[in-house]
Amino acid sequence: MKVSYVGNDIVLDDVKCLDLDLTLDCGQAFRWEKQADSSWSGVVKGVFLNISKMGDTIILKNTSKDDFENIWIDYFDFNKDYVEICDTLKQDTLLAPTVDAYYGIRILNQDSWEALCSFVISQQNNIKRIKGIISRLCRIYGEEVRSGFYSFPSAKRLSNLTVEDFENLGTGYRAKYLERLAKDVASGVIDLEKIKTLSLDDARKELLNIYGVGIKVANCALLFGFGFYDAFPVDVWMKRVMEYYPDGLPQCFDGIGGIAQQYLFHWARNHL
DNA sequence: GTCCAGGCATGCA
DNA sequence: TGCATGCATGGA
Repeated sequence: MKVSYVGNDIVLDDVKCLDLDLTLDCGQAFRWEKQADSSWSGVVKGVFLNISKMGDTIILKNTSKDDFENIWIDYFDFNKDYVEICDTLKQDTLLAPTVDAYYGIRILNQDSWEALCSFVISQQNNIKRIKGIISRLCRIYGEEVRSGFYSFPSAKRLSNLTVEDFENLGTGYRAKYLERLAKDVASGVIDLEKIKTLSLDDARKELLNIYGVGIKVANCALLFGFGFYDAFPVDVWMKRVMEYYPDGLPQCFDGIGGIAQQYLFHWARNHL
């Protein structure tokens, strides 16, 4: 990958295995918005970005070298060799055609607080409605960092909300989970940074102690917000996929099961 | 009207 | 330990 700084834009040449449409709209992140020109706009860690792709060239608009190095390289995982990862996953003959069909899905390294909060909201819910709830949450309690684009509100900000405030966002029975989660993260009772330093099993145990977090939400948070590529979330769609793996997951998934999972999840939602 | 969605807490055996 | 049940909401 070659990086060029052109005015306030950053141009990345020779980026392999990154499909923005698939990656930004496959149910792992809920806040990216596709623009009329087919580019994508969003806010991560309070910073706005517009990103587009032409061939193997990625263009990040109106950003800076600092933000690129501090946020976007990690978020889009530009330094990870997804070509090699996909080649490894394709050793599984069942997954191989799915990797080809949806080539370019990456796991985004999201902010851990946003990911945890988002996947508590996601439980027993559909993606369209999850997006609506999170959009309202950010519009009302986030900060407008650009016209029409808002930051994800901090735990500290949300720790002032009541259960009723969360219910008014349409979160339903999850409101009580969110109310306690915000207070516990804000107070430090839950330490998300510390969880990142633990082993996968220990990190999962910590998350499972949280009110409203079960095995599915924990694994989603670990995969999408805590950098655990081997976390393997199983929801109603993945339960259907697992019938194709009666003998367990193949060895080539080791260490990157979460990435395989995202291809399978996408396939299931489109075919089952 | 019924069913379902990136499930979980709770009570009970 | 495993299983049944209730839970909010809105789209299909």
